[in-house]
Amino acid sequence: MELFAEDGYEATTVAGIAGRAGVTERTFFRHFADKREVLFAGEEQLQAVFVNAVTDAPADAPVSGLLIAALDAGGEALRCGRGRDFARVRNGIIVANEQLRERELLKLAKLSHAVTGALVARGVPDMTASLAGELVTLVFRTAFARWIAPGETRDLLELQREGLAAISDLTCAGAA
Amino acid sequence: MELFAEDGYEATTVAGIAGRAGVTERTFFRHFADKREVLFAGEEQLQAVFVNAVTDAPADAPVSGLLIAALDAGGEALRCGRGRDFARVRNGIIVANEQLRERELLKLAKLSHAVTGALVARGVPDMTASLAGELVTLVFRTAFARWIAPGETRDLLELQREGLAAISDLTCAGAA
DNA sequence: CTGCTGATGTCATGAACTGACATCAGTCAG
DNA sequence: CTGACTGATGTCAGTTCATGACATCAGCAG
Repeated sequence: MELFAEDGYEATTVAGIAGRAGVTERTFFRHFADKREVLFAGEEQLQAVFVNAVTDAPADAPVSGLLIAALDAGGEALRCGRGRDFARVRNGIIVANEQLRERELLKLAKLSHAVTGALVARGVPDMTASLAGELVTLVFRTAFARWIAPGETRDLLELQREGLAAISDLTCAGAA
Repeated sequence: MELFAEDGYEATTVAGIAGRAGVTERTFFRHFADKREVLFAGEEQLQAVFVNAVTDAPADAPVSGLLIAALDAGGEALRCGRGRDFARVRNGIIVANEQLRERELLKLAKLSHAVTGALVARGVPDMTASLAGELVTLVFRTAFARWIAPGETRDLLELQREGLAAISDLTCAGAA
């Protein structure tokens, strides 16, 4: 992150990263699948938080309740993680580069897919589960973007609730 | 697409593609930003269809109406495009490779962003526009996936409407 | 001490890109 | 017609990313 912040993502070479870490390039590629992955390693843990929230919810919870449970757990995990400022720096690096944005989108798609899987495992019908899985990451992503906006001080969970409510308004109005 | 279908994406080299096309590798890279892009060139047109539908909608249309207008236009464009079978082949290649899935996600994110921009230009508030933009691609993507599923014969527009209704159910139930 | 295991280094190689410059066909003003 | 200009392509050299094969070395179990 130091090097990326200094010179930008493209300008820093893998050899440079490895050198700064005191290892060889070859060793770098044994720890990270590719150059981008160095910024995304460990995202499986966040995914597990979302999935567990769905899996561990009360047996009689409606789908909408599972959706909220997942969001609450995920939001909570992030809040207790490396903090908002770290997220801001990391995000600044990512949004400055399309390759990194691509990777982030893939990670989010996997998150969505994992949540969908957890819902299906609970017996939620396929299409409903799929849409709910997508909604979870949609709300999370949108709230996260606002959470790290400069000057924003509100809580991530609060922003998530607000986003969910807005979607509700949007689609219910359309249905009516 | 011939080469990708034959040998798989990773196994086919840019030199191979260029050779088959009767040009040099260097020429390939003058037409396509990178190896992946060869499968995604021309997506800006589809994006324009969505955006125009929003821009050209009646001045008094509610946001939910714009959302539907965009989806109808986009779905229509795809139906009249290269056809369902072409989409199936292309999709088979894409889903078989993570790098290609990444690129597809980026394209969809850009679509979403463009729709959001068109909504903002109409005076829709930022957050609403953003969520609506996301919803458009969410519904489109989900419906598209079912559209190209083996054995599926229903119309893309019909599948989109069904998806939108399902989201409505999901979030309105949560609000109630 | 011996042999195994895991992490790392070394080397060679291929494939993906990029910049600088050359070439060549069209075309358009004079 | 000629010569300058333009745009598309080719040539070539070089960088970076990524991977396979093999060597090395520390630590630990028997």
